[in-house]
Amino acid sequence: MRPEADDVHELVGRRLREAEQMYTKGRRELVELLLAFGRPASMPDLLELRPKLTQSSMYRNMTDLESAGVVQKIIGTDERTRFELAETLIGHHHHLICTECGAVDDFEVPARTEQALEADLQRALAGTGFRAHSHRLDVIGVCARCA
Amino acid sequence: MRPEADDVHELVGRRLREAEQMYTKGRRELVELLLAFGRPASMPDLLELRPKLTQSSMYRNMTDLESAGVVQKIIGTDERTRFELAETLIGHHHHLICTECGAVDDFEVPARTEQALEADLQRALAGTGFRAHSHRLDVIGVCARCA
DNA sequence: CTACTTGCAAATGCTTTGCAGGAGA
DNA sequence: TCTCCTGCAAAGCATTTGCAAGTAG
Repeated sequence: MRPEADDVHELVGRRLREAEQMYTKGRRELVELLLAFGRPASMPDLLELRPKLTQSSMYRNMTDLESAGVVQKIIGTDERTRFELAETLIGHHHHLICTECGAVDDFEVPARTEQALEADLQRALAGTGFRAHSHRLDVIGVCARCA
Repeated sequence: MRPEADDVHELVGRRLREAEQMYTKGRRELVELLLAFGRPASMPDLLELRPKLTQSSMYRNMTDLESAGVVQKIIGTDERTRFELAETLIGHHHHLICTECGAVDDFEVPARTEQALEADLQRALAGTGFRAHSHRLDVIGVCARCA
């Protein structure tokens, strides 16, 4: 799922409006960077692409975008947090996490697998009192570049 | 899978010896704490239980235990890293992550589900060049206590 | 005796916050 | 004008490292 930039911006604008926030230049730039990056990006990743941006504003804007449901935090195996556009924008998917370089990439599994997994999880959690909201399925290993 | 403490200590001792490291008092205490905790514990969790322990030594020992294959890092949704005994000691399982309090709990799915999942992942990754080493399946939601 | 571990303190690195100035509605 | 956003600097936190002293083998 590789959405058109224009569509994304329009949708993001709408979400921010719903959250009573503005779609400012700084926020638009973050969305563009994430869209271009194509996989979860850490703050250092983004700062390398746009050294002019201010860290604190980026963090603040990322937080705002997150609470508006536009981006989501991804936590890999190293400590730096990564961000990517929300699944409602780029589709449900999972992550390949490289233990060597820490890079995170996206991948998808067939819908059938996804459904079977959901059903199995629901069954496994019945009676635990835990209210499942979503799941996270990551594959840990070594990426093609590091192998 | 709730192993006997004695068995665990013996196995841990063996693993450390294989890694040419000693099973010192500090390391033994960490293993005991993790065993007692029963779910992934953050450093603050452990320090609360044993305020006398030194942070730096705990971190160092945890790192050593990790490279000896005795404990493994768990990364939840908040930034603090959590640790638990390796799956080779307490069995393969998954995590319930509470978005409210950050607590992480263990749960298991039927072996059949696990196998189907493995097969599906293998199929989905064929030809990507990514060398899968393990997977991570977490359920994100709200725990019984916070609900 | 020698190597490894410990404890304390200082340093790192990512992330957050305070505050004054600036831009948009 | 009033509110929200930005930039800069300082603060926070979990984690790491340097170094001298302690301890096991």
